[in-house]
Amino acid sequence: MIISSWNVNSINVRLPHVLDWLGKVKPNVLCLQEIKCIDEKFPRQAFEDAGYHCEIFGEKTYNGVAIISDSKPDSVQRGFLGEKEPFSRRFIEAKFGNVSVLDVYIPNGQAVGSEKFFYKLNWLKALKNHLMTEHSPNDLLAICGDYNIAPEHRDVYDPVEMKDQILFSDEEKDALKDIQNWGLVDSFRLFNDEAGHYSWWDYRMNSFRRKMGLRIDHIWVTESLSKHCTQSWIDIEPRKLEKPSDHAPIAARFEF
DNA sequence: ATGGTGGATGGTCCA
Repeated sequence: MIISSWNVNSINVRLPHVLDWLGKVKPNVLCLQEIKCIDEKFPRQAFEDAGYHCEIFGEKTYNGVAIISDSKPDSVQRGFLGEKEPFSRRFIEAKFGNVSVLDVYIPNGQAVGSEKFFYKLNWLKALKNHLMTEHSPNDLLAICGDYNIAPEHRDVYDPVEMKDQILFSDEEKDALKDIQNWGLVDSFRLFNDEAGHYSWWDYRMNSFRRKMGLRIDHIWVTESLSKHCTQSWIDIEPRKLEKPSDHAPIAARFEF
């Protein structure tokens, strides 16, 4: 089973890249973030023609998540329980057999100390609360998505320049560590200890060509699911195409 | 030097 994730920065602009990638990698599940459209404008038919099922939680202009899968999930939850409108659509979860797949688009946070920064920290608390109330660390569970946090020094191109900056501040990393301590492991780090592997590069300043990136997209899994994980990787090829997303897709393979 | 690029939108907001 391959579970994957991609912040596409508009599903309608990125549709050709996503369909091409699905055909090449053939993941069983693809979690999308930043689809940037309401459910009615999601290109559902194109995915169904490719043999995939769509569970969409979109909104106009901003955010929006969706779970694409080769089999219909047994259950789906949109947003956190008890969350009241208006809220940004950044969370959708689907269960496939006994495997729970959580698709997250963690807020960017704009700048350390800003209003959006505290919104981000609060959102992380809500995610932790969701795990504590709706799941057990013994579940077969994966959290896939754009975390908008680089967990360690080796995940950023320049730890000195990034120190105390958004996406790498101690407060963000501590909040994420708190979630990790619930019982999660970073699937990518099960197989690769090297620095210099990134999943996002700013569109500006030729960041991709200059290898100035961050590893902020992740598939974190519970201990029990990690025992089935045989591969976890970042596919930077789509980032090289014309009109790319600023994020690369990531994927992990599980054998049961 | 607070720049720059891209997406949705239709003037700016967001990343």
